[in-house]
Parts: sequence; C-alpha cells; structure tokens
Amino acid sequence: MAQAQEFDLEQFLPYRIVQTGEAVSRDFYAYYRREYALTRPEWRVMAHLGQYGALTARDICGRAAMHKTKVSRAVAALERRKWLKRRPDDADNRVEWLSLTPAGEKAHRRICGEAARFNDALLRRLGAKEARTFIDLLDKLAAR
Amino acid sequence: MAQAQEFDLEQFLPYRIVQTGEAVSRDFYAYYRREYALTRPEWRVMAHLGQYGALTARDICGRAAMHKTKVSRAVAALERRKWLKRRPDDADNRVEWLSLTPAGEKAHRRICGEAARFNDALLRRLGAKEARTFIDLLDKLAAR
DNA sequence: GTTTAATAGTTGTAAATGTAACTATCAAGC
DNA sequence: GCTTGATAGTTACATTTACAACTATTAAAC
Repeated sequence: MAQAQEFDLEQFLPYRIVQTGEAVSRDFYAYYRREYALTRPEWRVMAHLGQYGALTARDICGRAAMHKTKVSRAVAALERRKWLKRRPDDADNRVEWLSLTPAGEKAHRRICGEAARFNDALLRRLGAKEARTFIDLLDKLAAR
Repeated sequence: MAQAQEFDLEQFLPYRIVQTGEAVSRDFYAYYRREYALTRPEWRVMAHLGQYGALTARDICGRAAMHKTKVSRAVAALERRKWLKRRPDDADNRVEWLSLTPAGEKAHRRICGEAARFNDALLRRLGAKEARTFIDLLDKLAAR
C-alpha cells in the first residue's frame, strides 16, 4: 500500500531528529519538572546563564534559538522565584543583564549533575568515538 | 564565569538534538503550514497514513510517539477537510481504521515531493556515507 | 450472565505558546 | 534638537497543548 518511490519517513532527517530529540529529552524534562517545577524554557534560560554567566535576554534568544516572548516569560518566572536577577546596562537603558542568584546557581549545579548523568548514559549508548562523530554531524546539519 | 567541571551544554545531547531538530524542520514546517494550512500533528498523521496505509489511531500514537489526544484532534481536523476517512473495525467497535481519501493522498504526494527535496539538501550537507552513519546513530540513541 | 478491569478514542479545562501589537529607549540623518 | 527607523523587552489575545476525566466497548473473572 501507499507510495514507495521517492520518500521514506524513516529516512527523513527532520522527522527522525525531532523524534529522537523528544525521546532522549523526555526523562530529563520529567526530572526537572517533577523536582523543581521548572518549565522547559525556564530550564533553558537557567542553563545558559549558569554556563555563560550574565547575558541579556537577546543573547539568550540568539544562543538558545528561543523566541523573545518565551525568554521574557521564563525570565519573569525565574525572577519571581528569586533564582535570577536583572541589572541595568550602564550605557543602554533598554538592556538588562540577567544572571542567576546564589539560590539559582545552587539549583543549576544540582540539575547539571543530573543532566551529566543522563548525558553519560546516552554517550555510553553510542561509545566515545561515535559520540564525537555524532556531535560533529549535528554541527554540520545545523550550520547555516 | 560559571561552573566548568562536569557539564557543558554544547556537549549535552538532549539539548543538541532537540535544537538541531528544530533548526532542520523549521523550513519544512513553514512550507506545509503556509501552503496547506496543516499543523504539525496533522502532517504527521498524514505522513504515517500515506506511507503505511490504513492504521488505527492507536497505531499512530505508537509509531509517531504522539499523545492520543493530539492524534484524535488531528484526525478530526483531517476528516473535516475530507483528506481522511474512518472505517469501523469488523471485530471491535472501539477501533477505527483510518486512511487518506484520494484528495488526502494527492496532497500527501505533493508534500512528500517537497519533503524529499528538503531531505536531499540535508543529506548533501552530510554526504552519503556520513548520512548513513548519522541515521544509524539516531537508531542507537532511540533504542529503548 | 454480571461485575471488574482494561482499552480505543473524545472532550473539558488550565496552562503554554505564537503572533502581533505595544512601550521605552537609542542612533542616524538632517 | 527633531524626526525617522531600529532595537530591547513586555503584554494581549487567539491557538495549541497537556492532563485528567469522560464515554463506549470489550475481555476476564467468577
């Protein structure tokens, strides 16, 4: 049944990558949602601030490929729970520098520990050398 | 700044895969949304029915890893536009067999043509051999 | 054959999201 | 120094989504 010739879902990279992404991130997502009641955008903002230090909302949009409204709401939520603080920019009043508070950093460290465990499990599935290859290929795919 | 030791976002596979998935599917998603006003779940249901023939909603949930409410609403929308029909199961009245109508198949073929072009562009980015490797590694990652 | 548990699928409701419109600020042109 | 256009970020509203509760039907237990 169905058409065969040119197209096979199982070989269709956008589908396969999205699918695999959902499969490998599901458990980790469930973890930080359950343990910290964090949404995905909130965790992503934390992850970027935790790793790179103070950033503007715009920086996060660029780096994390998140829309600015998503970032805006995630930042507001993290600020409400006092895991994030804003500082004005000296030269430009439109800009706000965002960073984690000590409480935010503490949570970030703990979540990163768990993230590292999840990641190690995945890397073991691939093996060290193939994991390296895989990440290189991801870079190649995403290169604009 | 920030913590260095154990964890690096750029090496964190769940994040990298989801990110790459979004990047490589964005343009194709924009295409079928613009040209056919299809949502992502709707296209996914179509893609499965077009490729595998008649399936139950449950089959689609399993194959496409979609939640049953998402499938249910996508099926209802496709039925409304007469791209999909339902047939009762002979033995079990709870079950419905879903398949594309001729109009649905026609649209499916056209979208698949475009999908194949998108995919070819991605495969060219990787090269034939590495594309093969990449898909194997995706299989390995998703294996439960 | 009647109760109980499981399954296929739908619907209600709250939360999350995308889009566009908005405010505030800045830089450039003149 | 005003006007025009761009930029940082927020808010409003419509659409999607997730989660739980629901209906209908079947299979199992007894």
